[in-house]
Amino acid sequence: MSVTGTSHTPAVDAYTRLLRAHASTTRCLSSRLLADHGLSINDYEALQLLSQAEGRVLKRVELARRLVLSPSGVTRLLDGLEASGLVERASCPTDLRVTYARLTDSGACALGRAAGDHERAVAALLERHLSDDEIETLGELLGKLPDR
Amino acid sequence: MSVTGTSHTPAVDAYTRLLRAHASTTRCLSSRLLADHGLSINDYEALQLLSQAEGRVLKRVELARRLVLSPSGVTRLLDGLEASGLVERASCPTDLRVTYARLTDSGACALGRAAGDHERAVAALLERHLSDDEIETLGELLGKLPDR
DNA sequence: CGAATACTATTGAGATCGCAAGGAACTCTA
DNA sequence: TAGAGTTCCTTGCGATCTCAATAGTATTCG
Repeated sequence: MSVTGTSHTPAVDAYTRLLRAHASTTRCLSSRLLADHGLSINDYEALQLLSQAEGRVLKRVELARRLVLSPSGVTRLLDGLEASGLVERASCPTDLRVTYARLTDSGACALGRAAGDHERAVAALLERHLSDDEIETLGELLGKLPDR
Repeated sequence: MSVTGTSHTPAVDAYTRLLRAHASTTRCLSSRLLADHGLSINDYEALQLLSQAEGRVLKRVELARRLVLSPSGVTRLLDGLEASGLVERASCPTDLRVTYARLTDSGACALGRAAGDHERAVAALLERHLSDDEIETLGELLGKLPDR
């Protein structure tokens, strides 16, 4: 083992860079989204997933799976969104265990207001460092990693 | 905008996948590292950075920069590592503001014990989903994103 | 020199998350 | 149909992180 310099395997190196890239991009984007629209990254992602779902409704379990969040994480995330009136609960007639999260009109408006700014910020950040082709490739590779 | 299906730009899509990939890989690797060696991911990364530094010493500010962590985050991270005896403080003779974090022998041993398991886990996880070439490419692309 | 500015580090407060535990509801099977 | 096992959701707890404020030290420059 050399005194200085990285003696990493490609996989370890890639993972370390994933950690750094996540931390730096999220710090940058999160602060803007929160300051300008009062939404955390996960708030935004949840609203986004709901807005694309059939009937703007999703089971809480499904939301947890897609956000890679624990059950308690979803409960607390939705607590906040419900308190803000952006999401409402709905019960399932055929299975009393499940609760749905439904995007309200107010939530759809909030998402609409935030989406433009946020998507521009994301694109600007990535495009400052990567070419269009590289962004495409990055997305494909990251998409192959486990979702749950 | 279609009722269903993703209508994302490549950049937004890549960023969303970065969020998911980070969440799922970190959840998996973090629980193992913590259970087997009592270290969080950031604990491990900090020890790793120190072990590769000249004299196994790094300014706290430098550690914050490399870990993409806030100043207070570094203070509390090192609080824990100091309490465990894995890292010790050292003062700077030429600048009384700065404090160094130095890896102790005990810290080097702890890192040595954890490194094999953790690196194998990282490699196994990535290799389950990506080819060697893809891992290489992923590392290169992520490395181009901002470090701070 | 001395005031203004910048840098380093810590602390308190608040937000977020996971794990473990527990209750309620569903499914399977004998 | 009764019990066992599973699934869904919530809550208490602890860990971790950021932001804002604070204090001490360095540096810059008129």
